[in-house]
Amino acid sequence: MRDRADYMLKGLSEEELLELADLFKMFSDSTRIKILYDLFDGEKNVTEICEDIDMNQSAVSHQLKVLKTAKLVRSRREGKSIVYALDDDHVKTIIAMGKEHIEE
Amino acid sequence: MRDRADYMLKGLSEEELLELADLFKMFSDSTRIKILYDLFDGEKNVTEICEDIDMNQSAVSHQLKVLKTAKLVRSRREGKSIVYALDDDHVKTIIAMGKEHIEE
DNA sequence: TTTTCATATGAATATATTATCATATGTTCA
DNA sequence: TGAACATATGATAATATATTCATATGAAAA
Repeated sequence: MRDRADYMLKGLSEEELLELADLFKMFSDSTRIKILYDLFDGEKNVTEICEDIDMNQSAVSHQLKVLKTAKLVRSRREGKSIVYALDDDHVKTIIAMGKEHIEE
Repeated sequence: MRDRADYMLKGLSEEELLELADLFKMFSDSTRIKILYDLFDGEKNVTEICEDIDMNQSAVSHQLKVLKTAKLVRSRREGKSIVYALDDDHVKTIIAMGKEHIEE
């Protein structure tokens, strides 16, 4: 076994690689990626998201919480509903990268 | 529920989103991302990879198979050993995107 | 202030994923 | 040919993850 320094040589520590894996995990579930992609249009409330991606409210709420914990979306109350939006400029870039990949 | 066309409006079909999720899944596991990152250096055989990332041979072989099925790595025999290499130009780009993200 | 609407949450279940162990396969070299 | 080496693979067990169901919470409107 080599040590931690090996990772550093190329610029990423082991810890950072784990962080990266966690980031990509956010995009690796079909419900979550649909939610993120749905929010490309701009802010939407939970009901709208559910309709757009055809998933039930509870499942969507659970995943929104996961995405929020990962700081990829933010939310605010607006009257009776809660509106969500992308909270990270990289989301679109990362999905775009993946898009380029699968389109070849 | 809306239909498939909604996804198309923004350029990705539901099917493509599922493909994307599968792609990101490859980067979402710590063992796999370590393997991919290890291969940034160039070709390596299985034993070297195991040493570099400190995982046992069987686990590494299993994940190499997953990565190969996803066409992210390729392999060839070289004497007694099998050498693996990145098989996709996008791997580095995608990881680089993620890197930018976590570095902020 | 009670009812209704919108969302969140906990628990349970179902499913997927990963690592490990034992062993098989295939190659080289004595 | 057989021993040693390198890798792959199948089965199992451990763990993680997602969905569903029931219900709680909180805001608005009657």
